[in-house]
Formats: sequence, structure tokens, C-alpha cells
Amino acid sequence: MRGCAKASKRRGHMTDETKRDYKDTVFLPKTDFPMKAGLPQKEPGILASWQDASLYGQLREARDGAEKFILHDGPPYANGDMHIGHALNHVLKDMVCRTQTLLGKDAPYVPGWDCHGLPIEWKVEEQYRKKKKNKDEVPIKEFRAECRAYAQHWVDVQREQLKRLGCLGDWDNPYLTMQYDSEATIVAELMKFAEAGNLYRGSKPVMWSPVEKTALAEAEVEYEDITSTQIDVAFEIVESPIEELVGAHAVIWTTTPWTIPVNQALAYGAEVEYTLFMQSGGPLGSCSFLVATDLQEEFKRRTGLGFEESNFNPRTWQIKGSDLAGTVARHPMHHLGGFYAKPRPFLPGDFVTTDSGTGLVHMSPDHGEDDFELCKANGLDPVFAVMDDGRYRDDWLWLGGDDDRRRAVINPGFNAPDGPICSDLREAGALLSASADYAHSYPHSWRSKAKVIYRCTPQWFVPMDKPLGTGDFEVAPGNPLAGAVAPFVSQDHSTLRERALSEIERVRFVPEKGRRRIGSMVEGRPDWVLSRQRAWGVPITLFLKKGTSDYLQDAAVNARIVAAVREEGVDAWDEARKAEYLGSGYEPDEYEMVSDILDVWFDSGCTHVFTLESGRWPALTWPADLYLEGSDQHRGWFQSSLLESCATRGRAPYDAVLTHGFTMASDGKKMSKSLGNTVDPLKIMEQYGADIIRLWALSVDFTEDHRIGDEILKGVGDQYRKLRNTFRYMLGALSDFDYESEGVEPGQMPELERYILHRLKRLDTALRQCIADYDFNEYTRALSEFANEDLSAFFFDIRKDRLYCDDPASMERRAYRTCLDILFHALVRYAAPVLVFTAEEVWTTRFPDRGSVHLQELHQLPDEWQDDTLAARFADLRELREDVMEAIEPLRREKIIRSGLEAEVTVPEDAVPQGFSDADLAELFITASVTRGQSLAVQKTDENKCGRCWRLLPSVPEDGALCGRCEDVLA
RNA sequence: GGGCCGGUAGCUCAGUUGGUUAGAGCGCACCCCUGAUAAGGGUGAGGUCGGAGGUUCAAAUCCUCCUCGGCCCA
Repeated sequence: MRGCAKASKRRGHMTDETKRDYKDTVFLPKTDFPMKAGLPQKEPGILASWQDASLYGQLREARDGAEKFILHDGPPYANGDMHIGHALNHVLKDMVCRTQTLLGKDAPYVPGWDCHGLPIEWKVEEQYRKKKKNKDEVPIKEFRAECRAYAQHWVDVQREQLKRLGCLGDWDNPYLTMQYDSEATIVAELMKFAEAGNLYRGSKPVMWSPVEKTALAEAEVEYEDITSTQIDVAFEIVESPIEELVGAHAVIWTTTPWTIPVNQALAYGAEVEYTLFMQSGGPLGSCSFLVATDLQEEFKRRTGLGFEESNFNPRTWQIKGSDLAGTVARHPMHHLGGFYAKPRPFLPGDFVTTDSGTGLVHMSPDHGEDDFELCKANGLDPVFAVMDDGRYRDDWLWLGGDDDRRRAVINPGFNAPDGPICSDLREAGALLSASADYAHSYPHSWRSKAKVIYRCTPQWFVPMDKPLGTGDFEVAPGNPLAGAVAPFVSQDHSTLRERALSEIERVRFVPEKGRRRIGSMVEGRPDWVLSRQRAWGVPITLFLKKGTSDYLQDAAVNARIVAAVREEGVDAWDEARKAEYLGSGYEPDEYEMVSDILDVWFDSGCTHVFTLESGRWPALTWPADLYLEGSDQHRGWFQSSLLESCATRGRAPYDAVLTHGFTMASDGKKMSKSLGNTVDPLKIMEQYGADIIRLWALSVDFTEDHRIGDEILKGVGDQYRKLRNTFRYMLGALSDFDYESEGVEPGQMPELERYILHRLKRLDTALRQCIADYDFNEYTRALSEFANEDLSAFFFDIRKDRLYCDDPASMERRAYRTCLDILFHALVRYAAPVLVFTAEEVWTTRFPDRGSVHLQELHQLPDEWQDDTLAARFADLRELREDVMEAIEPLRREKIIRSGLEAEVTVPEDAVPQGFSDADLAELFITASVTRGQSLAVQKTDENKCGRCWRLLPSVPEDGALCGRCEDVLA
């Protein structure tokens, strides 16, 4: 440390008049970098400069040949403006790619969009309705063209919005599921399923919307509270091993009266106990009823009838469910004959509970999953009585055909206590209760908000539990499996479920809990229903042998179809082209073209093929290192991609899956337009700038649900300003810095600089770990804390004197500036993936001619910078420093001293880490002087204040005169 | 209604296998500086760790129940 002992007395006595202002002799930070960011105004210009320089292309060139990191973008749906969820997701993706790029890898990003599907179709139909146009009168190709245009519009809108967020990617060349290439690939993938026999036509109750006349995926359904009619219906027992039951009435309870006309059986719980009751004087005269013992009171209350316990043989009072096997009832409408005259057997159902109802459940295989499975197992097939518009078919015996009471079965009036079903049942003496007062949640169509039903329809399925068939697939050149034809197929007869589950074990999940989540879903999920009865989507390009469920499996035919779709898109699947595709080997009249389209999840499940594997983007390779989406995609894209790839390629298309939670409003509740608590990322960008949203997204714990709101954004803004000013200070302090003439080797630097380099090395290590762990919240936290604590409040503050007042040629000042230069280069890179705009502004302010900061790689910091011995001494010193600050405070409060520079501090000898001189301590504590003594003490110094550096030192002859150091510097 | 996840200072987050007075940064209050200046520095006040039981010598940490919120499903 520089000694100040040689007091200079050369100057004469200074009077007030001769006191001069030394401000112009002080080397203050100099920069044009403004304190106020003005991000909303500034960002678009920076964005334009990147575009002009084609930064993305430059990066691909710069990283060509480097190790790859492939993040495959999950396609958002091309419908509506960007919302906060999109913003979060894309900032995270951008952060991943940029941090990997910082590490020197080649991390291309090709954005994509999901373009087919019902929601878009619905929007286009809505436009028709407004114009009073009937969709059915529009030629289907015209309709599809409008859907295509609609999707393209929103792709363009969202693309601009996402670019504005600062996300770097191949925006000029995104993938769309509706591009002809994509559509052809989806068809080709489907044909792989078909050729390998991993596709079957079956019937199954699926969620059906009578309004939209289509089957719905679970994602297209939402639940709302409604009130339904609940009824108790008596089924007369006509046959039973338990003699006393014959002639008694089994009672079922249901909230969907419309399913009674399609009843085919009754289910009981084998472990449930039932009781037989005698009733006299009721609507049925004297007769007995069978219900679950535990539910008898509720049953009595609902029906309001007086019951007496039966006087049958006590042996049969109470009947164990399993003893009901072999019992048969008849339908209340048995007098109609035909379907209604058939016996209604009692079947054991493990789904039967005594939570509600009567403990006996009426079964309609057409309209319930449990019903379907149980009846199927007992040889009862669905009858398809309900048509696609929700009405019973024309030839149906009860309430079908010309019955003018016929309505859609979901119509509340149809099911009402005074509606046709209840009336007929009442007339038949089978209705024990009916009231329109049962409140429960019920599935509704996501788009139309109309109620949906379960309805059995023919659909196409991918079996989950059938050993996967073999297919002679051509493996794309980019695929590591290339060369061997689907090797997994020959050695492995696992089912799709088994294969998917084993991949779930292998793949890395961040956070880890995602593994269990998708695992339990795949374990429990039913067969994949691929078909939709709609227009806007990729056709299921199968030829069905007429009168059968067999589809044509001919690779040559399929190749013709795929080629045509590649040229013309989905419109190529056209009845007029039938003979062309079938070729000479088949008689067109013997086949019908399947008119269903594919579930859009199949589209998205194929994105890995037409994006990573296709070669359309040379920078991409299959499989992906990472998929990164919201946690809802465990059921969605993560799963559809997994299943598609496992069936066709034997493995997941990704090695790791990163999920984020959902963004809640500031009250922790989910955002909804009705609550008015939504936060619009577009408005935040207008108001605060994209860097603020980015910093927000990267400083919350995105693995969980997290919040956004004014207070939070204000905090983010504060954090931003602090970082910005740290850069501003460095820019100012480094103005005109020239390493060639000024640089000092780190090994030659003072200990404080070496300590800071140690801290930087530690930070560097921590941030690299954060990148590897995708722990961005810790990344931004560590970065901010370093800037605040190590730099601003400690290093910069201590070194201010040196920077301002030391001789620019002195080794110490040069060492400090060299250290700042190192810090600058590190920090601007650390900040670059987070504050993409601000980092660029910082970079170009200092280096107007060195291109973009985003082309830079992280420097490898020398391991020697880590000096744990030195760090331990400084850690102790910083603790002592805190004690000193605390001790100075009372004097300040009592106005004895104003700044620490006026303080003379005595520190306990044993509290000082070894190797620090008194002068070092005074410098590090920013006090007048430090001496050692018994205990910590502070007093005001008697020394005079240097007119230039404002320190109070013995070498200053009088207040306002110069200290020795300043005298020398000015000499 | 079921499964899973979460609830630590005003805000954003740490809290390792249960173990001394529960931490950090920001914000806030007060003070200093006025040569990073709509900046910088200092000090301080903030928490019955969602609630209630339980296990233990000891619980933010383990168990049970409740509550609030979220995702998925019915």
C-alpha cells in the first residue's frame, strides 16, 4: 500500500479564496451508457440490427462443427395472441439455447406451430355463422383453405410477438404441422403404424359432442357444474338362484335417464351387501326392492315411500353381492319387444361402490367406459342407438323414429321428471323417484361449451398392450438407427406401453418428479384413439375392405399417397383419386376410403420426425437433447411424441424433459379473463421491455407454479437497474482502457484484485453448474448477488479512491482496471442470455466494431484464480469489516462523524486475519486509519481532508490542501 | 370426487441425511455521500417456517388430519 507519511509542505497556506476545486483532476468514470434504460424504445432497434446482420445465421456458421445441443420446440397452437405462458416457455427455451451456445455448442432453435385441429375449425365456422353461411355448403377444400389461412395468420402474429421477446431462432423458416412436407411425414408415420399392424379399428365409448358431431379428445373437454335429473328405476327380477328374488325389483339410480333406453345389464359389487325391502301401497302395489344395505336410508328418503322390512326368510334379507351371480332382470320397457325383451343379466363390477345411488348400476355399453368393458367381457355388444347428432336412430323402438318427442338425448327437457323417458317409465310402473336437483360436474366441449356424452362409435386405435408388430421401415440418414432396419423390432416383442415405460426410466426429467407423473399416466392410459370426424387435419389414409374392419396394407399404395400429400397437402386424400392410389392391383369398388382425420396429438407426436430427422434443417439432428414445455404436456406432447417414437423407432425422441409450472396472478390464483387478473406479456414489453419479462421468467422458480404482478415486476425492475448500473460503472471506469499498454497479469495484482478474481472463478463455476442443471433462478440470483455484494458494495466502493485519484500509470490502478476488464468480459457474457438486449447495448457501447455479444463464448477462467487460502482470509476480513461498519454507525447517528472516511478505527488485534497491514485495513474499510488495540473502537480523526481525494490523512497540511499521493499525481 | 405437486420475512428465493438465537438478495425505515447522482454506501426493523395434532432429548425438516392454491383426471 502506498505510504502517505511524507507530508508535503511545499504549498503555502491556503485561504478560502485560494482553495481550488480539484474535480477536473479526478479521473471520473466516463460513459455514454445511460442510466435509464428506455427498453421499450430501444429494444426494437437492437432487434432490427440482429435481423439485418442475420445473427442466427452467423451463429450457425460460428458454431458449425461444434458439439450439438438440440432443443426441439414444442409447437404452440396457432390461435390467438401470445400469452404469459408462451412468454415464459419461450424465454426458458431461449435461455437454454443461449447458455449452451455460450458454452461453445451449436444449439440451433427451430420454432414450430401446431396448425390443424378443432379449435381453428371452430373459429372458421364461427366466421361462417356470423355471415349466416352454412358450413356444410362450403366445399371441403375451400373450408380447409380457410383453416390454413387462419392458422397462418396466427403463426405470423405469434412469430412477431415471440421475436420481440428476444428469442433467437430460425424465424424465417419455422416448422408448421400444416406444411405439405409435415403433412406427408405425418401420413407416412401413420402408415408405419398401419404396415406394422399397430393400428386397429374398434368401437369404444368416446367423448362425443352432439353439437359438433365429433369425438373429442380429453383435452378438448372441460368440466362444469350442472344440475341433472336423478331417477331411481326398478328392474323386475325374472330369474335368480335365490328363489325369493324372483319377482322382486332391483333398483338402479342414474343421473342420465337417457341411457335407460339403451340399458343392457345391471352391475353389482361382489363385496357389497344388499337388502331386500317389502313395500306396500305404493305405485307398484305390494312388492319388494333390492338395494345396497348402506344406501337404504338415502334410497328411502329419495323415493319418499314407506317401506317395511320384508318378512321373507331371514336368510335372504341380506344378500352378499357375489350371490347375485346368475340373476337376471328384465327391462322396464320389455313389452316393446325386440331389444327390450332380451334378458338383463346381473354382472359383477369392481367399479361399483356404495358412495351414492343404490349399489346397483345400470349398464349401457354404448355410453360408459366401465359399462363397455364389463359388457364386452360378457358378450354384450354396443347397439349404436344414438346417432351423431345425439338422437336415437330412426329404427329405435323407444323414442326413436317418428316419435315426435324425440330429441337430442342430452336435452334437459328430454331427461326431465316430466319428460318422455320418465313419463314412459312411470307409466310402466318402474319409476320410483325423479327429481331435477342433482348437482355435479359434467363434461362439456371446450369450444362449444355444450354438454358431451359418451358414445360408442367406430374409431381407429393404437393398442397399448399388444406386442408391437414389425415393420420394414426405412430409417432416415440422420437417425442413429440408420443402417439397421428397426433393430428393436426383431428382438423385442414388448408392447407400446412397456416400451414407453422403459424409456421413461431412461430419460432425464427436470425436475425429477416429472418422471413419476408421466409414468403413472402411461401406466394407466387406455389405447390411443387416433380418429376424429372432422375436416381440418391430416387424413387417416387407409383403404378399408368393404364390409370388414380390415385395412389395406400395401407399401406401394402408401408410397403413392405419401408422395401425393407431399405435393398437394391433405387435400390429396380425395375420393376422386381412389383408383390412382390403389393402382392396378385392386378393385376400387371393393374398398372405401376412410374419411376420419387424425387426432392433432398424432401430428405433434410426429414433429420430431419432420423437424429433426427430415434434413430440412441441416443444423438439426435426431434425437433431441431436450424437450421443454409446461407440466400439462406430460399428458400431451411429451406423451404423444414418446408413443409415436417408441412405436416407430423404439425409443423416446428426447434424452431429457424439462417442465415448468404455470404462471399465476399475483394472488396465487390462476389467471382468468372473468377475474380480470390476467397479465399480458405484450403490455409488459410495451411498458417495461422484454428484458424485464426475461429477467422475471428466469428469476422465479419455474419448476413450480409461480406468480407475476405489479409488485413482482417492480422488484424485477429494481434488480435490473442494479445490474444495469453495475455495467454502467464498469463502462465508465474502463473508458479508454487499453490492455496492451495498461494490462497487468493477474499474478501481479494486489490481493484484493486476486480475491475478486477468485470470487469470479467461483461464480463462473456456479453458473456453469446452473446451466447444466437448468437452474436459471439460481443463475440470475447468483449473478445479481455477485454484482451487488462483491462488486458494488465491496470491490468498487473500496477501489473508487484508486480509480479516481491514483496515477493512471500506477501499477495498482492498472491492475484494478485490468481486473475490471476481466469482470466486464465475464459479466456481459453471463448476462447476455438473460438480458439479451441490455447485454448487447453494453457490449456495443464498449466495442462498437466487434459484432454482437451473442456470438461470444464464455472464457475459460484459469483454475489458478481459485485461491481458497486467500479467500478464507478475505472472508474473515469481510466479517470484521461488517463489525467496523456497525461500530461506526453510532457516531454517524450522533453526527460526530459523517462518513467513514472521518473515522479512526481501533480493531482487536486477534480479529485481524494475518497478512493485512493497518494501511490495508484503512483502505478496505474506507476509513481514515486503522490501528490495533484491545477492542473495537471508533473515534473521529484529527487529520485534515485532502481537497482532491477527500481522504483525511496526516500528509494533508490543512483542510482542502493535497495529500502526498494527490500532490504526486498532479505533479 | 380421485391422483400428483406446492404453501419459509412485503417480494423473489436458500435451508444438505431432523441438531446451536431460521438465512440471502431486493423492497421498506432511518442515516451518510453529492466526484457511479432519478446513482453509490451504511445501519435497522420484518418470519408462531399455511393450521392442528403426533413421533423424538430435539421438527421448517418425519407421520396424520385440516386448509388454501395449482396441474392432471373423473
